[in-house]
Amino acid sequence: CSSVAPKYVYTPLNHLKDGTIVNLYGVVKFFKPPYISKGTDYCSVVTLVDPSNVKLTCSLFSGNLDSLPKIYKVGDIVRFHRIKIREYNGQMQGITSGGFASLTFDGTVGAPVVPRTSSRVYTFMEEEQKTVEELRIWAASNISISGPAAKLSGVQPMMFFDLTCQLVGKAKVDGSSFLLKVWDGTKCPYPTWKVPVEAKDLEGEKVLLHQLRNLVVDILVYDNHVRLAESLKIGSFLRIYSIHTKQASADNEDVSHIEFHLHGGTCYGRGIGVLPESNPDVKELKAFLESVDLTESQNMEICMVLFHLSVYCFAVLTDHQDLSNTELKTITNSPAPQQYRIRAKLRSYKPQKLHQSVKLHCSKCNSLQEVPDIDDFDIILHNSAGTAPNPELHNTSWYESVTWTTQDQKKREIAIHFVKRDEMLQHPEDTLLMIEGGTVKEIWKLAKRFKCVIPVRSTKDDLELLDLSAPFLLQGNVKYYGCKQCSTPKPMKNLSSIAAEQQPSWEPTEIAQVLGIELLQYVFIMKFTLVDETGTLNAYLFDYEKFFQIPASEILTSNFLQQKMQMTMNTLCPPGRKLGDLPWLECFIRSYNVRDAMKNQVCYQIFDTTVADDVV
DNA sequence: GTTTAGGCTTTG
Repeated sequence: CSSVAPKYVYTPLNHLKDGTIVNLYGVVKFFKPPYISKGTDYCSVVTLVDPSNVKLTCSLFSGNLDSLPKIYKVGDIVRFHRIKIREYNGQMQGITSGGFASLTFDGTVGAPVVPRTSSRVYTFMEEEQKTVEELRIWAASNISISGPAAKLSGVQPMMFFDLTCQLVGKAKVDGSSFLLKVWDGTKCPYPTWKVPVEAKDLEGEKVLLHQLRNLVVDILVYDNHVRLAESLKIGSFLRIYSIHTKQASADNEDVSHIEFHLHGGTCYGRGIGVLPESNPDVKELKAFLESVDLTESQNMEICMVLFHLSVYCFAVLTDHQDLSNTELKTITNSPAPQQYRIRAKLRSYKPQKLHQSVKLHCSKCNSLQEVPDIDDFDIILHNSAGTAPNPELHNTSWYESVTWTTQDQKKREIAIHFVKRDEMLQHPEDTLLMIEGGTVKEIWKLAKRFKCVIPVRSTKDDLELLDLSAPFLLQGNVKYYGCKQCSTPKPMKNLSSIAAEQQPSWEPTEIAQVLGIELLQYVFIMKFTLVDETGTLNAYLFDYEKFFQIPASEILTSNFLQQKMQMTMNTLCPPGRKLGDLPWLECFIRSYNVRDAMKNQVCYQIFDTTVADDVV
């Protein structure tokens, strides 16, 4: 007896006869992924169609899940051996018989023809390959394979869809329902419900579940799906068929959320399929999941890097064209207040050290103060480091906290609170963070990498700002201060209202406002001594940014801007020149009265004047 | 040896 492979004969679906056992090919038009039947076996119902355009629905049973056809989507192609044909309700029906075996192929034209099977031995040769390829081409124009697939990012409040995803957690809920926690790397655009379960009932990597909590959705599966769901392995890739999204709201919620249900029963192919890692959709999903930017870990990483570093190394143009020039003598002889246009020379100015011209101004109480020394900030930070971060204030609805202890001898406790938007952490360049226990150097570095940094300390029930001699906010190179007189610091949680905005811009003025801080403005204050043929006049420059085209807030931390300002002054008032050789300036001044107890004095201020770009 | 389901319109 020779061991030649038997020659199989395949019956077209329009030639099936009651009571026969046949071999056949078909394209999957509909299927129910294997589920636990009410009997002793798994069951899978598969409807096939072939170029004869006859449909055949098969009920396939097996005690062994693996020996049922591995169908993943409509359009897959199957080859059944030894399937029994019976007539039922006037139609042919296929049913497993002894020795049933199946091969399944991806139905995509051009995809490799690789059979999915549990049989160790099967015949598959050139002729079979040709049959599969022909069926693929036929199916391509005769079967609609556009299933109701969706990504979590594409779900709507009321739909049924198939989800390809990874299982990251599961939990018992009650006898008739079971919870699956899954993700596909995209974010559901609606708030999603969280099914309350006992911590001890939740299976899955806790750290991962926490990390992914904004991307994971809870799917509640019912009745006949429960037993299969229980048997699923964490980490496995699933396709869950015909998930129902439902909009609902709980009593304690202001906004409605989306619920994901896999209802009981199997109509519409409702069920759960486990996909192997070799599945092309799984390969694609895996690659995507690996690329998902977990901003949280990114933020954390940047902080770690920064902290490790610090541990281990230790002619003047004008508006107002209607005004004509006025001689200085006329101005000094006239009562205030008035506005003038003048043509004069800048004989001298104060302060000579330009950085000394920068002050902080409160527009509410009109006070001026020196910019605090950086050492003051260091002292304040040092003093507040005595207050340990309060763990009860960590991880609230609007920020995410990380803490650690520095590795140096000081063993400082550091807590960083990243403000979230819409439950999600943002990219570092958009993130506002609050820090406890940092040094000036560390805070400075953080301010360069993150949108804003606010140094805080813990109290019993909230985070609070430090002493207002310290900057209450750092953004890039700029330190923002509040007026001690006019500020009434409010709880840090007021920031959450900004965090809830569509796209928080984190403007210092807005932050200051919600925190009850009267923001101090950086200004240049200078005294210009102006002369013309008729006399001399001292005029003050009070300028935020217009005169030099340099923001006063940035000059202290920029050598480049300091040089630019020095060059401007050297052009307006070249050192070592005789008066006659100085350039003429045109600018606007206004006179005003300053009264004190003794006398009334008239002062002059430069206004609405900008040094032209071509002057420098 | 038998039963399971028999897709057909889902919803807790």
